[in-house]
Amino acid sequence: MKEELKKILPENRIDEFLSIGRIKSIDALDYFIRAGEVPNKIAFVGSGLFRYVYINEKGDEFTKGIIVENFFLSSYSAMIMGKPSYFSIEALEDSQVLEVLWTDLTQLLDNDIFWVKFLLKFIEKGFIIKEKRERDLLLLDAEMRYKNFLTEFPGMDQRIKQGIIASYLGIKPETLSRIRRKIVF
Amino acid sequence: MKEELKKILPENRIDEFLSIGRIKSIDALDYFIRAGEVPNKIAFVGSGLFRYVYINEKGDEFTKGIIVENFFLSSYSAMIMGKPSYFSIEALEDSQVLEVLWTDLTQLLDNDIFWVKFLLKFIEKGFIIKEKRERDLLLLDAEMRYKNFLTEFPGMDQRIKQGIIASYLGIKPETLSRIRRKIVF
DNA sequence: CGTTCAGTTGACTAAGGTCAATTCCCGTGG
DNA sequence: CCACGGGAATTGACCTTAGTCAACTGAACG
Repeated sequence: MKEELKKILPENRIDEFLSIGRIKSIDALDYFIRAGEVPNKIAFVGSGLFRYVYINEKGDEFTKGIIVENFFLSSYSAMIMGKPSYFSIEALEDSQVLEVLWTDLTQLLDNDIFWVKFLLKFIEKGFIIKEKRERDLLLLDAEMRYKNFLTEFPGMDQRIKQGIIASYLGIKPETLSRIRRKIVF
Repeated sequence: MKEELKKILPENRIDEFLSIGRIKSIDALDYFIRAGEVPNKIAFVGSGLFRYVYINEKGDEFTKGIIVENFFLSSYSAMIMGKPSYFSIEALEDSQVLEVLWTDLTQLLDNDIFWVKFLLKFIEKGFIIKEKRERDLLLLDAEMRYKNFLTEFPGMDQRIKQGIIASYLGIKPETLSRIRRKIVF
């Protein structure tokens, strides 16, 4: 895990971060956070693949985010507001994460401006991703969103089932299938 | 402006914030930020009303956000990345803002954990709003989004033209008109 | 009174959804 | 090595929602 953390932290901060975390394995199809529960932890993904997923009353799934290696997992807004999460976080592959309790992380935040800035950077990144996604959903049609997805997540169309990609694009699997056929020819 | 700032800052921090800002008037239909320019400032809205607006190649407008009194205006992600803004920030009413240059704000951030936490809170709030909006766009149809809008921005359907509300909902004015007729009867 | 611009309405179109029937792919057991 | 079982993907026929375009209404203002 130390190697992966080097990608997001300076050397002299890694042990501090490791000391408040625990390394966990999460099997494919297991959940890190379940919708309806109040989240109290985040995790750094060392290896594997996750998705954020809403399920509405009718049972339809909507994949709202895809998280790959070296990114953080969290239902952040629910966690800081102390409210139940709207979505679940599901492993799409067998994964290794460094899990950190929110109470332990806030301890670091109280004392040290470094960690506040560190957190700020990640929330900014999340904000930027959300902004891009909002723009895509408002401005682009399904076909453009799919092409966008392919360039933004290269290779992921091999790692992720089409039904899940479709739900990420906000369309039905049948529609994605038709779009793919159209693009190929 | 001091009165308004009391809503977001403790007494003993207000003068510090005022000292790096300038009070400005912005007339209705004028811009605070223009799409294509690299933003170098944010503003706190003392009075008035603004919108964030994309315009695509075809000239269609998409209102991506509505900002009311006591909130901040910024094209934040473009500003921190030093890139051109995708969207403009347009006054919908004659407004008063406290404008703050990003370079001046970052000075505060370097020295004082209070201001980093203060900024973090605002980015968190922006993140939460974006997350809600993404959920709405993915999960809800146009009619539900409109009802949602009415409860989320009470009274705003009087202050904002229908065409702009439609573009915020991601639909055409004609469609909004039909939805309204349907809801009334 | 006319002009202007937002909003409404109607007729038609297009994008994407729905449902049901295959087909494809891949792992498992014989 | 082959057969088959099951989930994923594809395809077709039809439906629903929202978009498009054009005509019309209505209020606001000089």
